[in-house]
Amino acid sequence: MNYLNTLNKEQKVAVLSTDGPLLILAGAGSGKTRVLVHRIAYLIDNNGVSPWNILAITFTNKAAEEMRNRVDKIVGQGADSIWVSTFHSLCVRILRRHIDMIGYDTNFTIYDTDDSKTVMKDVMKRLNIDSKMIREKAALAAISSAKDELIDVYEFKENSAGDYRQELIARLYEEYENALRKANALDFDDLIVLTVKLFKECPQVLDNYQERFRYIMVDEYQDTNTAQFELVRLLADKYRNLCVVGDDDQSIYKFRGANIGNILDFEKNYEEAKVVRLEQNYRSTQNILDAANAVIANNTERKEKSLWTDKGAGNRIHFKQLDTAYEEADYIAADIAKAVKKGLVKYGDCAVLYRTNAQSRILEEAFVREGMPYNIVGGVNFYSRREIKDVLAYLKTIDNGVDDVAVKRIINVPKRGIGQTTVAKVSDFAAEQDISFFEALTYGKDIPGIGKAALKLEAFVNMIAVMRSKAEFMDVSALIKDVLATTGYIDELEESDDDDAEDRIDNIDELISKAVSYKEDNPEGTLSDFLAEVALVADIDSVDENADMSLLMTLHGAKGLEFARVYIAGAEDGVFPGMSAVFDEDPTAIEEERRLAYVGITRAKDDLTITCAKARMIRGETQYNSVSRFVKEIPGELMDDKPAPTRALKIDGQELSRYSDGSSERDAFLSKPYGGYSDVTYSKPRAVVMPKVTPAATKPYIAKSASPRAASGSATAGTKLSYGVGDRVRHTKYGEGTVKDISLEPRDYKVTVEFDGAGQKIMYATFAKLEKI
DNA sequence: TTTTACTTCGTTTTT
DNA sequence: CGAAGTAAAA
Repeated sequence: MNYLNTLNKEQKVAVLSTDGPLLILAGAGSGKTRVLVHRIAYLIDNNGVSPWNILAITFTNKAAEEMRNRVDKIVGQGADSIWVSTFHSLCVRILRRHIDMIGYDTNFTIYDTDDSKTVMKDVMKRLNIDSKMIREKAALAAISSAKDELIDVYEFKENSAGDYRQELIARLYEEYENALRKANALDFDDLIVLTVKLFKECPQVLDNYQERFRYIMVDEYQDTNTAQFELVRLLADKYRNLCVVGDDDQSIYKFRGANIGNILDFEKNYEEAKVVRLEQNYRSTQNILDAANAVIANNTERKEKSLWTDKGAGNRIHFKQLDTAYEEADYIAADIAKAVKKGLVKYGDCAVLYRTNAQSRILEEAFVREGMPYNIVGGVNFYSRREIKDVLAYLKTIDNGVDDVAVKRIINVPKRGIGQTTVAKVSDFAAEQDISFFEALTYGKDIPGIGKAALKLEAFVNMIAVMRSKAEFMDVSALIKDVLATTGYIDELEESDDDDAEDRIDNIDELISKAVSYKEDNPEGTLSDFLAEVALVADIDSVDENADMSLLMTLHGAKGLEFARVYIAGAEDGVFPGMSAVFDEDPTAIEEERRLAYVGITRAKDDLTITCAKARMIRGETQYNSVSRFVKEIPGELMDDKPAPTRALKIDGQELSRYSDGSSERDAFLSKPYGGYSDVTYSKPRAVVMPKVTPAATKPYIAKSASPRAASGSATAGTKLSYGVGDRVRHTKYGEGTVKDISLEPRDYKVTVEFDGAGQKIMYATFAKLEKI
């Protein structure tokens, strides 16, 4: 077993503890994947376990793929019979085989969050519940957490008796379930819930899988919810060879139902469990680990542990407070550019992490300005894009005609004159006859009040019927091409004045490529399989690590990843930790955010920079936030770049902005060292009014020095624009046009131009490079 | 039926 | 500030 020599003492113990329940508490960067992979190899080589009997579960496809690759390398013979899978795809595979035993059809479709929302809207309309009484999102969130806790409609109803709002949700839950059932569709939660249900109702099926999966490993165990816990418990119940790996300090998915108790109480649930702690970190420098340890030490509910490394202290942690979020983004982009120029790192070694996706835009703009290669992870998933969802909806309609959401989505896309009134009539008819929407369509002129729309319905039904017959022998990519050709989808896009038409067409091409490579990887894969796979793809899964691009993503998205150089942006109370946590009376809310900080800090291998801004626009309002409490929890001696003394944001002796109530509290606030840095108290930022800066003269328009940066001490004078409202200008891409409006943004002029060819565009003067004609 | 102009509303985090 | 939803016009 020469590969055991590469492991440290604790790692070895973990690998050698092959039988019975095992909890591996693996601190960040402690080589847990390594341990898991070696453990699998050891089970096979040493204990003679058949690869067939091993199951490894992860949360993301990316993690599964990485483990798969590493297992393949070390195991060799028979590696492909090991199941390495995410929770969700594991369940899909099981359900596709057996879901008919609990009354579903095996070609079920999977609804994503968007689809669920559509269903919920429909349900609320049918039940005459106004969205003001309860938002769809809130109802869905409540239902989702119920499912995470394995609470079915019946139990939910019992629990809600007497509480008006809960009773309301109970009714929605019931109808939502009915709608999904009718559509032969499962949502994400159902995949887990129904697998558990299947196992409980069909002991012989469970037994079958228990025999199959004699050795089970679960990664990121701290993120499991009750349903997932139960699933694992059932599977492992017979042989009890369950190895879970996790770090309670990295539990950051409470909002998704993750139950930190699963890992904290593992030894209670499995009394014979062995526990191994991995505390030696192979990723980061000691300074970074000290910072992470210091921050997380402020949490109460945790298993005590402390990361250490034999790497040196390394660089100090950099901290920088900028005046505005705009400057913060600028600073980060420029700092990366500088480091790359110096030859310290490549772009691909750098990541910028933030709390909310909303922060990505401003950072992206900075990267564009600097002309740096970057990739944003998260935000809109590829498969959530409109054009992709449209095409997929065609495939779903072909595959599973009772999927009402899919059919309704594409019945008038591209436009074929079937409007909402017609759709409503068909819907009513379907409800009355208790048939699916698509089946109702086939009734054509028998639908009351349908009029001459019947012909259009008939044409649509025929088109789908033809596609269905083609689906029998075509593979997915050919089918997509056929859909595009017969519907004229691409043509409509090309003719539309949609600015993103080109991108959309590119995306569709991308989808076709994915279908082709799916076929290569899964020659036996059906259309249902393809659609299921596609539904379970997360954004992080498609990140190309070999491309030399800096990554921009949320702190959540960064879990499990590492980068030589990490930036944490927006380290402000109110942003990170977020508002809702700051004002939550439950202290565990802040603890969850703190774990997120811990995750963020421990992503960095060599160099960590934390930044924040004094002023930031959120929802069109400027907020003044103090430095994040988490930054204050990092011992000062670990940091350099102490923030410069705060200057008030003033222009020509005049305040740029003030509180709406006219108080000068902000002055006091800003004059504290580090903008409130030393002060622990926090008050809810108040709305402030930015005075409108209206250009006094139009032509020629010469700006006054008014940008916050210019005002805050640097020497840059105001920018001059060579044109004004009404002038004719030329743009490199859009050609000639007339300036309609100019307004002053915090840092730049926003110019509205009516282009002769391209229509009206709004752009920033600095990078539009407009030329007066 | 479809396009447009206006109002409202909201932010964590995601498989 | 945007997106998304609603009301009115074409």
